[in-house]
Amino acid sequence: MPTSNDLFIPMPSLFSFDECIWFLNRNYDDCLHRVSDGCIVKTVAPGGELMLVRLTQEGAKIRAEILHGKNNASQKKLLEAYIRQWFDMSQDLAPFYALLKKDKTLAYMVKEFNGLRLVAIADLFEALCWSIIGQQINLTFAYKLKRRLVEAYGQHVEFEGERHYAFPSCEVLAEAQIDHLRSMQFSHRKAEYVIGVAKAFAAGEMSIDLLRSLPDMESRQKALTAMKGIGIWTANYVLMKTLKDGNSIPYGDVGLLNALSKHGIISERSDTEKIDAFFKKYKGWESYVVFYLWRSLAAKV
DNA sequence: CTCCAGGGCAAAT
DNA sequence: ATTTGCCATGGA
Repeated sequence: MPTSNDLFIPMPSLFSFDECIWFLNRNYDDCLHRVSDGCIVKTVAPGGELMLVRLTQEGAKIRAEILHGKNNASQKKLLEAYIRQWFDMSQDLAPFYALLKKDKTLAYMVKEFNGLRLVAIADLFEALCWSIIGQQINLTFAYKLKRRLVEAYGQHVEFEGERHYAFPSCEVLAEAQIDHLRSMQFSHRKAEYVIGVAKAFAAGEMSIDLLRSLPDMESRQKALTAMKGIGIWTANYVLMKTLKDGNSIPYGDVGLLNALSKHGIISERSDTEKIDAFFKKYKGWESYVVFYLWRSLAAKV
């Protein structure tokens, strides 16, 4: 009997595949996945094995087709775990929605963004590089920089005449030259930071397991910010996007402040008291409120 | 032309 | 301890 290339993952309650797709699509040109009517194609590397998968929704399940790569049972198991983490499928959103409903200003989000999950960047190294690239520049330009980096250093899978890229490994980027990144319009600093972080990963000085082994959020933040180019914003961003720490807040984030002021929660960007008071209402769900606030900044397509 | 983008660092107060 | 100048570029 031939092995099937399909994997079906049942969707949890309060889950919307369309909302997750919407987030991945937004208005930006992301080189690490393609979205076209209800379908996502992306390279992934669960367990270090490069694959190309296509995700669609079929009834109450997500169908993952393996377009390239191993399709044996153990690899499928890794792929399923990857997808469940990617879309935060193991989380029960009911408690979060209960908190939102108590908040007059944000209660509309339960209906408006129903089933939106905190979409992850599964790989810590990629998440760190991406946040360094995105620091202080507009996202359109940030995605351009990422594309140049990925197409220069990343592996790709060819499928139906198109190249699907994976984010470069730390070993490859550790050998990259600053001048080369400069020619891609990275600033000198950003080039240094990305290569420096790559070297730390390649040398085994930083890894997701290392972070997970640390007892609390503070020590994780400390370990991350010890690297050049990683400040508190970036540390919190990756703790939220990769480690799925429920209570990490990217303080000072421009988008967050804009969303808070747009909802009339703060009037001054420096009003830390009001910000603290706001997040107090969302203990344990701080990351999710931030994610939903970011979501609220973009018009629904 | 000016200002600001999903900040962080190092030098100067 | 807190503030300031700088980075690189594109879009509003």
